[in-house]
Amino acid sequence: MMTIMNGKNPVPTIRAVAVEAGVSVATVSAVINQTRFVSAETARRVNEAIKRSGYRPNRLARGLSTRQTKTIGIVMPTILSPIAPLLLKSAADVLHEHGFAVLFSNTEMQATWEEQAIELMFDSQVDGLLVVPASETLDTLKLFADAGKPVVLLLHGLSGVSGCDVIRSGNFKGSLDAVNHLIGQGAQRIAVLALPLVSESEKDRMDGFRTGILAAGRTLDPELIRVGAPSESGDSEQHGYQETLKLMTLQHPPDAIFAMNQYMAIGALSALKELGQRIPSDVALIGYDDLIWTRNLEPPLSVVAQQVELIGRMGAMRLIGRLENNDRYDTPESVTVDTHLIVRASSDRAGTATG
Amino acid sequence: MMTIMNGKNPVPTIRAVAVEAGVSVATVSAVINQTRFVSAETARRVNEAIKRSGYRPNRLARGLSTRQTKTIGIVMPTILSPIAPLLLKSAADVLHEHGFAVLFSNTEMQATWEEQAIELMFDSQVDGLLVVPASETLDTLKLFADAGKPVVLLLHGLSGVSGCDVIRSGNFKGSLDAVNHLIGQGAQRIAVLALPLVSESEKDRMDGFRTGILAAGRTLDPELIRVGAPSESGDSEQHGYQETLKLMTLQHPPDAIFAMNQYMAIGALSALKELGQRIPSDVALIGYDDLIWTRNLEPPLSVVAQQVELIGRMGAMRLIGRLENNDRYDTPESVTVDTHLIVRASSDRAGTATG
DNA sequence: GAATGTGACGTAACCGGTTACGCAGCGCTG
DNA sequence: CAGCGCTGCGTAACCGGTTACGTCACATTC
Repeated sequence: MMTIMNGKNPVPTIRAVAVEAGVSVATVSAVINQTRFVSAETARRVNEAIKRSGYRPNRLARGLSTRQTKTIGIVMPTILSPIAPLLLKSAADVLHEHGFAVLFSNTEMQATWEEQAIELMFDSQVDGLLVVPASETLDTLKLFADAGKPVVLLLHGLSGVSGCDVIRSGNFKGSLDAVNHLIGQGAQRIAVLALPLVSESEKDRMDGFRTGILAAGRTLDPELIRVGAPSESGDSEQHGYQETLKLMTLQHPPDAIFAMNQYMAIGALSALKELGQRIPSDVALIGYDDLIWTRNLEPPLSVVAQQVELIGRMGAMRLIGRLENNDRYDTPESVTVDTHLIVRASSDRAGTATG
Repeated sequence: MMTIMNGKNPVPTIRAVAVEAGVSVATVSAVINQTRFVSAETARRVNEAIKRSGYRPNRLARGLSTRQTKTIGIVMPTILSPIAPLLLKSAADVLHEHGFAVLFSNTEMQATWEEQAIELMFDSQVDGLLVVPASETLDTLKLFADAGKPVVLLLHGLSGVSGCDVIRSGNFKGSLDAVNHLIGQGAQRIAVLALPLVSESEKDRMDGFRTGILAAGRTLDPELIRVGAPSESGDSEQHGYQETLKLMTLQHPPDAIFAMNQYMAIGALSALKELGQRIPSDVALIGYDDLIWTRNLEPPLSVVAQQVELIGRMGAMRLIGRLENNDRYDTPESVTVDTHLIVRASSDRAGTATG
């Protein structure tokens, strides 16, 4: 049974340990960090003193004097997005393996908050930063640039900001693949439930869609392009539902729908079922991001799957690379991680998908 | 266009600002922290110097001398659980509002990792700790107890550890409500897809189930109690599926199934459909935790919903209360947050649920 | 045996803040 | 006008580590 002691005997410092072991602080520091040779006997005494006193080095003090904290900051617009937890986990795992602590900030899509979070990270002297940008630009990143500290952007880049690595998701090709697949399934009129074009990701998805349509020698019908609510608004599903209802009452309704996020896909699904449309024979449906439950829908949903885990790991690795190799003066690198098209029953008119 | 400067002119310190403004460091510190009176004119000069130099106080240095970092640690067994992101978000939001930074650690259910994470938080001098325990006990929390730093446990307590506040989830009553509801719907043989009894939560859920059955004057049929895989194993859904298949081939199969996590509920759903069972008329089904997509299943799933967001907020508030009121010597408090039973079509034989 | 080298460790400055204490100048009182 | 208190601010110690530099004892060399 453990009870609160009110900190009777204060936390031991390195000086206390030095006294205990009858050596100097330099020696204690040396045995802890293996930073210079210490005789076996002395080392033994020091280690014993450490054990006895329960001494634990203060990371603040260490960080202050070494100017590195072994801490990196992760800034995300919202942890409630379906892919955010995996992104956070995969990055955090890699960082943990390499001995880094994680300062986390969930900025709830607020631009000022996002800037504040980055300032907070800077003030906390993090060694580097992992950011999933929500705003179009982030002036505060200049703090890191000036300090020569590495920043890696995840999922998409940021206009007006160079000097950061970017691990992008292949949204352009993802959308393109989706369109081509639908065309391959015989779709004649493909509608899209798009997202407001705030970040590079949404623009890329839209560009991919356009390119796919035009490359097939078709024209873009404005009626078939519907802009919904962002995933984080909570209205996304409702929008998908409403827009789908409208789409299906057009004079020439679509025979395929590409939803650029999962919530809108669900909304569309509800609407189509309610209208008695058969999926995929009347209307084929494809969504974005492969979540656990997409294959449990009726019918299982085809999706464009981002390799979220890989992106998280790569971002963390890149950051650690910059830190450890000190190659922070290189030109920044940009990587694009491909998406995968996962075909399930919702878009598979041949009925060959394995689900 | 921003480029890396390699930190040419070093980050300004408080001393540099003091020189700039022609005052002492004490005065600069005073105007920043409003800690003593400074004449308007002097304050103006200081603020100008701060602005000009782009000075930002170093949180490490501040933390070192004040012994508080305005940082709190959050330790979770896995951010990939369906309720973890909301728990993290709600706690982090409250902390952010009160000016705290968040050190985050995802321990992947590993006991040693969990202890390490807590040590890391301690070494980082966090002011307090928010923990969702995975292990049965956590010796490392003694570090915080000895230092007089508050710790709040989330979702469930920890055996052998007193001195921490606990914000519990009302799992006992949650299960009890579920059972009573199923009985009220006329269920005669209620099966349970249970979880390994590792933490208090699972034990409470199981106890609630037992109590409900016995209170109705029935007996517990061991055949109807199936222990599945933990949510985090990734096999949970598969287990739910398999165990449901087995359940339905019993001589006396159940007419209701209570799944103690959402994944098993989905597995059960798949199995029941595959067997051509009608839900809820042949078999009623109820799950745990109200996720976004539970109502998009066929049929929409009844669930026991934990008030995850409330638990997160309360935990953070409690921690901040301890910190700000300095009432850390109180006896620890334990709160239990009720669950809500959400009845949807999967268990509603009267067909009155609103979905 | 003096000079030089080397192995093992100690001293004290430093990182960048906060703050206890001190001090000068002024107005006021008796 | 000596003495007192108050106002506004500076000096330097301190938080707990790291590390450049110094020192001492002993071995080696010629």
